[in-house]
Amino acid sequence: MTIAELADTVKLNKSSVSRILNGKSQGHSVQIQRRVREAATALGCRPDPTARALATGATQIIEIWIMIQEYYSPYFGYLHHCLYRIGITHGYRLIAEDVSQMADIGGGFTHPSRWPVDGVIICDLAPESDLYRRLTANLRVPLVNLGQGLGPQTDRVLLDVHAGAMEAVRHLLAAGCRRLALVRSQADARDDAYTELVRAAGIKPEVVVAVNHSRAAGTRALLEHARTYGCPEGIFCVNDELAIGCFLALSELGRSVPKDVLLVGFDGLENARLFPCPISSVVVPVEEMCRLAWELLVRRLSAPEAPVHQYVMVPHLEVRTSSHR
Amino acid sequence: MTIAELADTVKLNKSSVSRILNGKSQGHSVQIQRRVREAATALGCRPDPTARALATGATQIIEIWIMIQEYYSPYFGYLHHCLYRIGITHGYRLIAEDVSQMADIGGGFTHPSRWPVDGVIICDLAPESDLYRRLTANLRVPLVNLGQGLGPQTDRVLLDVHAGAMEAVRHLLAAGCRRLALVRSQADARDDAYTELVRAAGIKPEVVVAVNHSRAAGTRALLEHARTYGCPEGIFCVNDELAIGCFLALSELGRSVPKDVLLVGFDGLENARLFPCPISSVVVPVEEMCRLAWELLVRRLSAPEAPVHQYVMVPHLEVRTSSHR
DNA sequence: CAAATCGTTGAAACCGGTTTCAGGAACCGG
DNA sequence: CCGGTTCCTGAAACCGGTTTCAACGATTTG
Repeated sequence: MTIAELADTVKLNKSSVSRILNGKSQGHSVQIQRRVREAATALGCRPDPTARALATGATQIIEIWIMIQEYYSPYFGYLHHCLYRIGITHGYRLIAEDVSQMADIGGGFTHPSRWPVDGVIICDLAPESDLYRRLTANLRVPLVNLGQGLGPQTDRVLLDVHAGAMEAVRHLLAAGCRRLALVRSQADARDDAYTELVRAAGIKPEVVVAVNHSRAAGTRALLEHARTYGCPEGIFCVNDELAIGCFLALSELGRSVPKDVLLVGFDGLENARLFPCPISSVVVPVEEMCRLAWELLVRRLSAPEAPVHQYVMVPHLEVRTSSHR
Repeated sequence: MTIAELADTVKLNKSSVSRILNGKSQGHSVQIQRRVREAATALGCRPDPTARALATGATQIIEIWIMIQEYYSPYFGYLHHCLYRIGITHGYRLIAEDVSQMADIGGGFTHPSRWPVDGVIICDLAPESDLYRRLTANLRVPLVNLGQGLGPQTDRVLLDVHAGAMEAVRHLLAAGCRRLALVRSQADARDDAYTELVRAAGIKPEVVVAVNHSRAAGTRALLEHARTYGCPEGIFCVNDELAIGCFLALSELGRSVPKDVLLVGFDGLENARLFPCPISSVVVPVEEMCRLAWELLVRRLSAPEAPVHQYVMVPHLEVRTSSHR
């Protein structure tokens, strides 16, 4: 049932009905307004979102941009879900676009937003990367950066991974680790925190590089590292999956956690907490970050010229069995 | 740049340009057609999808319906990604809707497709469930069932989990297991396969029920089961995460895989294959299933009255270390 | 009581495409 | 050579909303 048909049955004009349903009516009596609303629900009249989109220029759809590597990770699943739930409360739907694909569709560079969307939430894509620049170059809609990484002045919910890493490494040092490794794939601010603290403690940095952030990559990388250099006494992983992977590698190596080796992860997801040996983790307030990201985006959509806003979230270490002596 | 503006610059009518760009032109010379296309790319003219959606009634968006429990699972991440990639090649975008939410938004029953979409792919939602019936009751767009479960006659890519389970259980029996447990959350056709074969072998069925399909649930369920009944010699889990959870539980219990206990999972994802002790798994051809689901949907969209089509996919056991003696 | 002001409502334009329809040109047959 | 058919093109209607604008009625003021 269209708005025009509804207007016929309530003996009003199409435009009046539109105004009433959108709460923009100035002059209709409360009784009439109620009558229209009731007729609308009774007759199942739901204004066509497509037509509205054409008229208003807003699709009520936003995109989240994500790299394929993260696609299957529990962290991204949780993030996606949080953003989805909160988006609904704001009246938006979510489309997840894999921005690692952009380069190879149809031979040339294809932009994810060849479709009309109202805004973009960019998830954990380094703003200083070339890909980021290309993707955001001709973007005509508001964007919010969610995650870590510095870069251009945009609305942003920044995760202070440096602070989280400091806390984790300090904890391991305080527990008496004399050899302390960092496990990561790409370098970020956590490297700096780790290196700084470890050097200050008179310990030589050991960086274990995994091919990606998956559990299997963690296992493989640590096994290989241990074969050459022997096994560290403390291990800080930049996410929980890597940490679990390291735990498995340590089992292979016959090392016990936490007796022989202390282990700390990053993200604070269920997977780590519910592991048979609960794994200490720097807990990221994912849900609150998503809430803030949506707030920023919605505010920007209603006030395009408002000053840029940034939130900084500090994750905190939660000590569990894997690093408790 | 709109189609009308492009029409002005090439001295043609708006409708002619529309026809040419859509390949529906009958009478224009090849030169003219090429000139229009070249002008379109040169001027960056991309017809507004919103306007097209209003005119044609097709949004080029389809939904996938998924239950929240599966949202963070590697299986769903992979499924989502496959569907996304293939969808792009057909010119569609994907919106993932969590259908477990439907009941509690706004107090009453809310339908996921209050937004206009062209079709739905329903992922692993039991067609005989009440939720399924409610969700599909007034659906006005084509749907494709992807996964297991019998039900109404719809286009469907059916996974024959029964056959997969038979293969797995036969394998464990042939290896000489005298006690053989099934680990699952909700019952499905795999129960029947398991029970049938185990009974035929003169073994008493042992069903271990986990609260969901997660790894942690698998660990907890098996530990609890073992405490009461002791540890089985063979374990068949209905997905890989549960299997990995069981592996961890067995480590806790001091049982070695595959020396003391044989372990088989289901799904065939990387997680199982790349586990330190590679876990045997019934491999599901996810990518091909996604391809077929899209084919069915696209065909149905172009021929709404075509006869219903069903594909049956049979997964096959891949024996790895965890069940190899 | 008439004129000016204010405010509400409905008619119409608009968003940007697609598709119908009718008119004109080309082509065919008588 | 003329009438009828076919084919192609552009004008206009349409999809279903939102928003502008002008007219009309009510209210207030001189």
